[in-house]
Amino acid sequence: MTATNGEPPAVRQGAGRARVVLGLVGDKWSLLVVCHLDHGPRRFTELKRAVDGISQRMLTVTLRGLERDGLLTRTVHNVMPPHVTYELTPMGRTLYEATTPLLRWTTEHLADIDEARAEYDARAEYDIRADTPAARSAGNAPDR
Amino acid sequence: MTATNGEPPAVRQGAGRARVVLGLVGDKWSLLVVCHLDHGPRRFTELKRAVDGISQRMLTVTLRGLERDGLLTRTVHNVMPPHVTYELTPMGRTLYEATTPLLRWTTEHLADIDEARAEYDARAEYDIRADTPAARSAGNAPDR
DNA sequence: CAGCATCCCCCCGGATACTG
DNA sequence: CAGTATCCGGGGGGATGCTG
Repeated sequence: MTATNGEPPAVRQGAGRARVVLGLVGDKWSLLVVCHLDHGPRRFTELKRAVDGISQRMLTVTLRGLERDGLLTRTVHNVMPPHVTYELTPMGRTLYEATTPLLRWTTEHLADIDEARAEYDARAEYDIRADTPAARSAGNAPDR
Repeated sequence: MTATNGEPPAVRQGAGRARVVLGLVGDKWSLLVVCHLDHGPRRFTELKRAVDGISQRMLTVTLRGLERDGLLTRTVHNVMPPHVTYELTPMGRTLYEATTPLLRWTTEHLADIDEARAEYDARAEYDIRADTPAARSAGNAPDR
């Protein structure tokens, strides 16, 4: 049904997986929470402060989602004062490990990205001012 | 101002990187587009059909963002009919490579996640029906 | 302390129509 | 073919107030 006529199967596989990844940790907070849990179990308010910027509501929602996916466990301790700890499951830990190449990539290329953005923005600014239609349509194709 | 009092530096580093990652590919489409570009340059409508479900608008927006970040190049060919090709930059390709562990992880654990969700949902269903407050507060701590 | 319920705003993103 | 411009609805997510 999906008109993926000429695409090799590997492409669709990658795309499908990407969809799932985003469904898992593509939201605004899940990955952050997982990061903070990698260093051991944490309590609710610990996470609340650590993730910094997250609201109670979103922390709860995020934790529930991750728990539902089997990525972390929620443990209620019946003491006074009562507290709850969250801890990555083995699967959750493997997820974190799978993300580390991406995290490493980010730190390594952060400067490049900033530079690229600055260049792009500067170029866009120039194009607007000079209003050079030639610059957009003419042979700006790279020679390789 | 950010009350990250007790956290070891490594935690904040991970969290900071995670933020950037999400800013880059955390949106709904970027990663999908990058996946489809890994197999060589593609034209606009090729991507439009391949990514399947993406609207013209979002494809344009996504491509612009990726171009701005220096992850792909946009090349206008002045022929009839005119067409434009998009291709990953070297940096874009390294990004894709950095994501592959995550993509692999997904395929490997997809079944586990589905299972965990089904279990969680079943448990939730049961809790609602039986309305067992004890089940939520009592010692349901895992024994490991 | 941990978390649910409610209200509400914003903006992501889809649909449609128009251009070079 | 490859966009841009405009409208607009749904839901992500923040703020606040209340429970066990």
